[in-house]
Amino acid sequence: MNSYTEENYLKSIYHLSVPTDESVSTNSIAASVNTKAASVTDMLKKLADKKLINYTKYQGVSLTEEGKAIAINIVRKHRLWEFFLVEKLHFKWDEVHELAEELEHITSVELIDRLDKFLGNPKYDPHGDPIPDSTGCIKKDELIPISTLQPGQSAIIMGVREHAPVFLQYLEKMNLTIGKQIKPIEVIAFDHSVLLSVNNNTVSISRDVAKNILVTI
Amino acid sequence: MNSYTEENYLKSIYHLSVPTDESVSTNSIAASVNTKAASVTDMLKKLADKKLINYTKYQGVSLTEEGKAIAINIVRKHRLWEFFLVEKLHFKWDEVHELAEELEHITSVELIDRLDKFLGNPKYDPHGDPIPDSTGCIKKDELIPISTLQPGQSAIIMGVREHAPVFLQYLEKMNLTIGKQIKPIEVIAFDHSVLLSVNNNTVSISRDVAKNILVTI
DNA sequence: CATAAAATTTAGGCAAGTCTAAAAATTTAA
DNA sequence: TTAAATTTTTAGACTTGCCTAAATTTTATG
Ligand SMILES: [Mn+2]
Ligand SMILES: [Mn+2]
Ligand SMILES: [Mn+2]
Ligand SMILES: [Mn+2]
Repeated sequence: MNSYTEENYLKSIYHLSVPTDESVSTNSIAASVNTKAASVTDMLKKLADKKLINYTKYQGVSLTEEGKAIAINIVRKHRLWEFFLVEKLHFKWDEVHELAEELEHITSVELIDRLDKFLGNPKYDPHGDPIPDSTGCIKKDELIPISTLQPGQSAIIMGVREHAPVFLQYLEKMNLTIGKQIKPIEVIAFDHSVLLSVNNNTVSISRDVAKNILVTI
Repeated sequence: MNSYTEENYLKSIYHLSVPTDESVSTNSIAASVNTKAASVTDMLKKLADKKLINYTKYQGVSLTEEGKAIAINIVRKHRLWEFFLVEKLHFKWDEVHELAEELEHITSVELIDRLDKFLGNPKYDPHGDPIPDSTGCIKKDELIPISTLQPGQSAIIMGVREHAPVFLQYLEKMNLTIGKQIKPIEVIAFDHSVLLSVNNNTVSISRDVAKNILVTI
């Protein structure tokens, strides 16, 4: 069995490696798990001994197949619990992440499979992230950030790249939630902020916000 | 905040002190949390420093008001999760205890209050144990073991004293589950085993079993 | 009451995970 | 292509929780 701490390291390495598919640096892991680089090095040795990561000193790390499977399973648990918290307990989408960080470490496989079934085998969590199935398969859709849309090109919000509560609360307030149809009207040359229409209203969002909202055309 | 381990010690001290309301010995705690007496002594010092227990060397311990409140809250979480697992995820009553041992340490108060509401504010867990409310109040009914019934005195099964899976599975097989009406027919003088009728059948249970099934008349 | 037995505590250590400071390797840039 | 900056690793230490063995206290018994 792996400790709570080991699981968090594996999950962080997974999340850090997904976007680029390159090896992950000690410092980036340290930032992600909120420790110091020296502590990360200690843990990397341990995970390498357990054959959960590929590690050569100074060269960064990647997950082995086994390590990746463990990481994906934790992501599965995290997202299913988030779905549960929002759908059944009526938490808001900005309130569930921290709770899921705890719940994702509950060990029983039987529990999570039953939870999955109880929830109706949901495919996406409250932030639009895909929920891996029990075999570790993850559906990946081609989502693009609003910042890459052309003016006039309407699209539907499918997810977010940033999960910070303040960001999610802001989206809620602007009515920019999952499932909403939006259409960029104009990109302001000065600061690249985006004017877009949602629900027949025109709203303006910064480039930074536009980059963190994912849509499908 | 208290660690997972500290919570388990407090819970054990609570469960050990309830029946007799006397101070609890180091050895009994060691047996209950599955460690050695020396480790218990270490922890008792720590809990005493935190003013969660009253501790004088060699004299056993009792919970302070604060310690008791923490313990009861863990019991509340344990029993609510057990209820959830049985009612919503359809686990059997002999399968939920170990899982609840993990879930009871999830920290959020908001989570547990919402879970309570989602479940319809249940009053008893799947083993008939009362679920403390959010203020720490515990309903206590006068339940008596089958072994104290007179022959002919019919009663309803309301709980069990023993939670071991093998015991619960046995009761399930014998149809001696919560809510069932039973009537002792005869106590066998030789070994104090009890003949009783359930569902128009006559079954025989040992004295030991009879002592661990709680009923109300 | 004195001694034997049992329970409890102390002493000294170990493993996991973290930290700071210092050393080593790698990367960047002059 | 060498020096400086950055990143990573090592060294040494701390905390939590656990252990065994030995010492101490309490309790039981003749
Ligand atoms: Mn999350
Ligand atoms: Mn999510
Ligand atoms: Mn239980
Ligand atoms: Mn129970």
